[in-house]
Amino acid sequence: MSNAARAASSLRRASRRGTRAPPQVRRPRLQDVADAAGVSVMTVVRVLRDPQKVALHTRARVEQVLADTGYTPDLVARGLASNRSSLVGAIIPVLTNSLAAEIMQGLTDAIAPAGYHLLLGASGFSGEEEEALVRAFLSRRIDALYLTGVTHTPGTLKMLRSAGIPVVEGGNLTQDPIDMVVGYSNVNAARAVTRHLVAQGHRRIGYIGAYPADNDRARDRRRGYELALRAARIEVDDTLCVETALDIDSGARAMATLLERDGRLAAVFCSSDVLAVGALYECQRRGRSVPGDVALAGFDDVPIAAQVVPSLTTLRIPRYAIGQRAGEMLVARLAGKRVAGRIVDTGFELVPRASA
Amino acid sequence: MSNAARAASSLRRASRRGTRAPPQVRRPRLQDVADAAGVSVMTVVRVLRDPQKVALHTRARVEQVLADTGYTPDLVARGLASNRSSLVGAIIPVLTNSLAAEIMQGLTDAIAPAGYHLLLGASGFSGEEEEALVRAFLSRRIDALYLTGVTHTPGTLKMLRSAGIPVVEGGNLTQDPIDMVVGYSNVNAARAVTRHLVAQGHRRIGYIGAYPADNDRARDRRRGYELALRAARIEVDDTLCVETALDIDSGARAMATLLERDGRLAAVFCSSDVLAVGALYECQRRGRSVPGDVALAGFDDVPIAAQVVPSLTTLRIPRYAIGQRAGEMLVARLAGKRVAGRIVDTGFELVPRASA
DNA sequence: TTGAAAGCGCTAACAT
DNA sequence: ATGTTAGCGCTTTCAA
Repeated sequence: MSNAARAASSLRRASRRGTRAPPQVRRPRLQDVADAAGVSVMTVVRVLRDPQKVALHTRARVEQVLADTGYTPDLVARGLASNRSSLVGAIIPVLTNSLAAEIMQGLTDAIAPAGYHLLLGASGFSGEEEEALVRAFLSRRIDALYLTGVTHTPGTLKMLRSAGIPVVEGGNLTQDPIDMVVGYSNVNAARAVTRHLVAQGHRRIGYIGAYPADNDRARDRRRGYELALRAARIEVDDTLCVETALDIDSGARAMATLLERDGRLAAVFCSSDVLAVGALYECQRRGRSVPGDVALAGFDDVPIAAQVVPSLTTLRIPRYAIGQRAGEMLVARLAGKRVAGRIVDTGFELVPRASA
Repeated sequence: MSNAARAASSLRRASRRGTRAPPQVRRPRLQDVADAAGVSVMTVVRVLRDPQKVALHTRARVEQVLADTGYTPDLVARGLASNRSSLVGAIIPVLTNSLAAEIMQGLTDAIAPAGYHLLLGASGFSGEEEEALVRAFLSRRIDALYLTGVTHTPGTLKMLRSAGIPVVEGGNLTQDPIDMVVGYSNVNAARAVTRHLVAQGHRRIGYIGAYPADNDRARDRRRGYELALRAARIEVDDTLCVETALDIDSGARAMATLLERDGRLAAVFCSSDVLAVGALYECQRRGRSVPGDVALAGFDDVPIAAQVVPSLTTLRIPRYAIGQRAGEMLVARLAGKRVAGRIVDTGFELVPRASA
């Protein structure tokens, strides 16, 4: 194709597009820059990638044109040609959850310097929705993926195994990750909190937690609670356990339920600070002193936990760091580096405060 | 190219890729499906797009192959060919902020059913970073963009004007949006809260707010506060105003500063509930009763605001709805529909509670 | 009802 | 030091 012919066809294309909303000019592409500088496309590419391989005068000319036209690469075309999208996918249950939000902030902060962008999907605690998102993200040729939790549908597992991209599962621990995992043992963490309540002499210890469906973190926390009770030879009483939605009001309602069900309730472990704060306020509204009448412990150590009165006994997990570490591992693998340790246990820390 | 030759070259490619990590098989593409079904690529495309245009027997055969191979379209290739990425970009300051997180949840919920995915970037309250993200997102050929706030760098404005894609600015209001805007008047909202404090007879009214740099919402809220004071013939006293980071501890520290600076402080308007809750607890720690000694009002109506004791007087804004509405407008425009009203005022609602 | 051919803008291997 | 060529997997005309 001659330059003239190309120019003509470009014009035609431009004017066709111009029929849409604002009369825009076509973005310059490599060929445009090359034509204007009187060199080949490859020379422009070299100026962009390793400039010292190009003769100084040529290079100056090309750089001038580059600046004049304000050329920016078309990442879609690059993706198709190079088979790399520089896109990292991440799938979380919901964004309106400080744990997920902080992990995502850590993740994006870790991948951005390496030129990766974040493609974010919310599964709404549905394994099927997660699978659909994985399929769609794979269709976009994501270079790597962050998944919440360690339990996934068979379809998800199959797709990811054959996709051959680095995957980090986050927020929990497993001996058998799809690829890599960054998190902490929710079982052990919940057990540590419950043990703390037991150690204070409580026997009738209730549980308020998130719905366990498609949520292995919630399930494991409940298991940790039960294990701690059994270890202390306390029978697990299902009437002392309430599973509910993950917001303050639900925590308050759950506490109300427990207080009405059992007058001798001595302590409650909430599998999330959000629930614990709701429970705390419900106690106060009912004139039940915390920890005098009921001891209360949460999970997550959100900022408010240290501020409420009484301050909340809880469990601290490195939220931001989980996302950051996950991002670093993905980037390292994409850079061809070997990542030592596919299983990263970030640990947790019991934070005893006034409420228990 | 003959089918045989193509098959051979496919194999070569597959084995070349196979040298990487897990021995993966190449994803089937349209050509593979077409070959296996003994039809042309176009026929497969027709089966996918409007099946009734294909003869029943042909169609059945193709559908069988489609199911067997588990074909999924390559969205990168589609993007390049069709000049549409089905990607919606969104740029927010930080994800760890319930306002931003809820808006993003609403946005993704609104665009997902239409087949759009969310490309998310965090600017960290930096106009320059926002500009860099806009440039990068445009390089990815996003179909539409959500931007936080209504103040942007000249570079950002220029790029977006010539890009010709639908843009929604969110979380504030302006008469002159880049394209569309969904939000509420931060000036009027802050004025309403401050007026409420004035109406209760307070004169020495302090202000605790977020840093105003590259944050027009924070700036406007402060302006609303000042306008309300002036309207009541109260002089604005800079020593009664503290600007700080957006977290509970900072709110507490800011309150401490104000209490130490001025013994006669009667009320404080906090430009965010996060700050207000911190301030409230600081008052309690210092034995200053709220609202007895100091009246306190916040902004946002986060869930905790209704739970703290005393419950927090605040201002309710439709967080989720802003994102949802923004998403709907973008999708409508992308579907070629005319959106009536480029400026959507979602309004706000003063929520008087016990703290003021 | 079905198919062929020409791109989309870039990268990568191979010339010169 | 610079250029040529052949794709990447899809969409979009235009033909048959």
